[in-house]
Amino acid sequence: MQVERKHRMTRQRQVILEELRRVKTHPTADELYFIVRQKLPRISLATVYRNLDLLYQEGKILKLPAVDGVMRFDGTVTPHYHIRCTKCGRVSDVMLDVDLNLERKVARRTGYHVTGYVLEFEGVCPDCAPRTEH
Amino acid sequence: MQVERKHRMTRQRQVILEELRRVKTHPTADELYFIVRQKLPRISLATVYRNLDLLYQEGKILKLPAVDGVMRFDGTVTPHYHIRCTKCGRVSDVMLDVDLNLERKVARRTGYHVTGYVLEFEGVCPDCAPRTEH
DNA sequence: TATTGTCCGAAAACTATTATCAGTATTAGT
DNA sequence: ACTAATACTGATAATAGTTTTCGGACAATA
Repeated sequence: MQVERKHRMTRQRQVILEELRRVKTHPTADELYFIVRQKLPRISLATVYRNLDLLYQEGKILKLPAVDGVMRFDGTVTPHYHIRCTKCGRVSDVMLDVDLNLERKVARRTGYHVTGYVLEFEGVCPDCAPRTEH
Repeated sequence: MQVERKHRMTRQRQVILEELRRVKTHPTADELYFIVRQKLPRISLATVYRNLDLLYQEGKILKLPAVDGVMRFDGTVTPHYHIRCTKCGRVSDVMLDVDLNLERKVARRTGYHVTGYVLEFEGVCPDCAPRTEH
């Protein structure tokens, strides 16, 4: 059985959560590190990683699947999808309630016990889209 | 403008492609490295990485999104989905023709030029599933 | 079969993330 | 408030996966 751990509300954890909730981007640990350092200049990158993982365990933030190899974090926990720009890597929210309802079909086909799925859109964001004329 | 590169068909590239197509798993670069070394004992891991990337550029193989942090490769390029075991990490094919047809809707919502999506299922594979009784 | 330049193997470099550790600071209990 | 227990921090080292570098090798072309 899992031992109950008691978490403390440190200044670092507090600021990390606040800043992640404030920004509308979906920053990497490193990006958030630079944001948080404006308020806590002495914070360590390891502390950012540690707290992001802990906040994730607590269900207070989301971890986006590292589709391109780097992990991103999201302070909004209400269900929504994401779209990633293949040019600059930025991630935007997609408010769209789609219930795929494919779990049962996939389970039948594969023999797996299906627990969920990762759905992320890809495209080119408005900033990266080339102008119509040169 | 991109300069056209001409690729050579080296023994290494040939074996890498053959072996990737032969196995039904979706190996990581490292796993494929060990497989290929049975035929080419002197091959380098860097060569495996280089060729996998090159074959991907040519559209001869697929790169699976590194959802759990490691890249996996697929020698089957006909469209299909994947399901990943959250316990052991193995990836299986899901033969399922679903046309989500969400691109237009997502484009309207986000302003992105939508080029595609990543859909990958998660679950527990039969081998990792706990027995019904102990 | 000579020339060209892509490709190879070995090793170093790089990037993202996690682990280690001694000292710090939050929390619970007086 | 004061104190004790211990979760947490910053700094740094370690790890894992992948990419780059570089001199020599070899496939393609004429």
